[in-house]
Amino acid sequence: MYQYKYPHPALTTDVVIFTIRDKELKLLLIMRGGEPYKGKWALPGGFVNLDEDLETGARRELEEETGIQDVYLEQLYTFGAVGRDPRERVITVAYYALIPSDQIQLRAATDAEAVGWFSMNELPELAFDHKTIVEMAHQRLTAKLDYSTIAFQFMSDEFTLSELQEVYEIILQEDIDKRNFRKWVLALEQIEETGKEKRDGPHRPAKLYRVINPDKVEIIK
Amino acid sequence: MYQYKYPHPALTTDVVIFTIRDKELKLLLIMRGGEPYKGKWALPGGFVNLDEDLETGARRELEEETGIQDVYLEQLYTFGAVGRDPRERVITVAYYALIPSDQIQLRAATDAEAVGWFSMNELPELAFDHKTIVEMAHQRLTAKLDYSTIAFQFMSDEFTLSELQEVYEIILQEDIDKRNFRKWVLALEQIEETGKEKRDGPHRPAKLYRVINPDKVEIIK
DNA sequence: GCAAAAGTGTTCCAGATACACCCATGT
DNA sequence: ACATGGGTGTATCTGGAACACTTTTGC
Repeated sequence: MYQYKYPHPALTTDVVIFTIRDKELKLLLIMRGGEPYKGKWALPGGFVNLDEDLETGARRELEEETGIQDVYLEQLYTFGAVGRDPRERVITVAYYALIPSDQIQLRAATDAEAVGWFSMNELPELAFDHKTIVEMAHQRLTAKLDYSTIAFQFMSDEFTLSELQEVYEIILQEDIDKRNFRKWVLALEQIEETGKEKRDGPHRPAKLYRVINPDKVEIIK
Repeated sequence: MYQYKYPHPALTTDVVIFTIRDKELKLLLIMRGGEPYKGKWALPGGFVNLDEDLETGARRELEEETGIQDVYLEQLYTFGAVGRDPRERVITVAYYALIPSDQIQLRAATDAEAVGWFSMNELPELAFDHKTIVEMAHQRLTAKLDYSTIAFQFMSDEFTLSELQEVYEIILQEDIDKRNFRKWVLALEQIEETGKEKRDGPHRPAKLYRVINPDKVEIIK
């Protein structure tokens, strides 16, 4: 038992994990194995240890529940409405993460908990206030496309310009002109040719590019 | 005494309060009356009651400690590094607030605690990690000038275009062309003439304007 | 009449948009 | 040879930046 002179809330992190797959923006959810909301889908996350930082806790939970590591993680917002958890007062610091479409190496479902990717267009009912969290993360992601290089976080080590353009088209839900997109993205000077090519069909091979500074999301104007 | 099966952190809110005064961006600080950091300047804020929402708690603490009410308040970031408070693990949800330069009606210093406005250029040493919080709030404010109408929150009910321009110049620390500024701000269609004029010296009177929707910060492109 | 801040238009430049054809390959 | 996606340039539009003089008032 832990005792305090004043009441303390519980503290959790939740992580909204996006990827691009099957030409759709997808979200990773976990089916809850226990009460409350047993059998409902929820964001991965859990209680923060008191000897670890918030982001450390978020990364640990993410790794434990999904096997995902080394991702771009950004704090989204802190949700702490009274009553958002029926058991006790729980404050959750929400993060969001983007992972490359091919880096999907999900941990085998550990303790009979199901894990699944869901299209943003057909989300199931979610536990707690996770719908609100997901909506805010989605909005943030969309907004950041316009003024940062955040979308590069969806790319593998090497990618073609068409693949990159497709990511933008999927998130923004609109077609982009190929020549204008290439002019724009190359002018950012954030990606460079690898010198290699990708051949995957009866057509001209595509040049492969890499992100020059993959660990940093640049703010662009 | 409050008992929990698992360890819980303490939860506070801190508020970064900006205003414009004497042609400078100013910050409201409170001198700490108790340990730790006794005698150091710190952000207003305090512990969140478990039956109140986070923003409600922030507003309550702000009102109690400074008398300031009805301000634009926005969640900034949540700080929770291990060891940021020497007593126990404390998570703080930081907010920032902007108040009109004339609405400064500070509560008389209640319990021997001093309250003061400080220029952003000459901040004293701050308690805890409050310097980091202030820096992030300042950065956020500056960034938001570019793509939102957040600066209107600094204005009184009625103001002149020169006064509004001065606010931008103070925050951005650069001169702005008068004609371009007026063209830009009027094109936003977020302010309107009141029909009244302000006369305050040996020169042509200035038209007074008001914000059309003062409670909403618009995102602009 | 003079000092002081308010108010007002046009030109220029850069970055975004619209738009269509040739290239390299696998089968 | 043909089907498929990769790759490229120019003209136009639009919003931002630069820039100087007249107006109205108080003293």
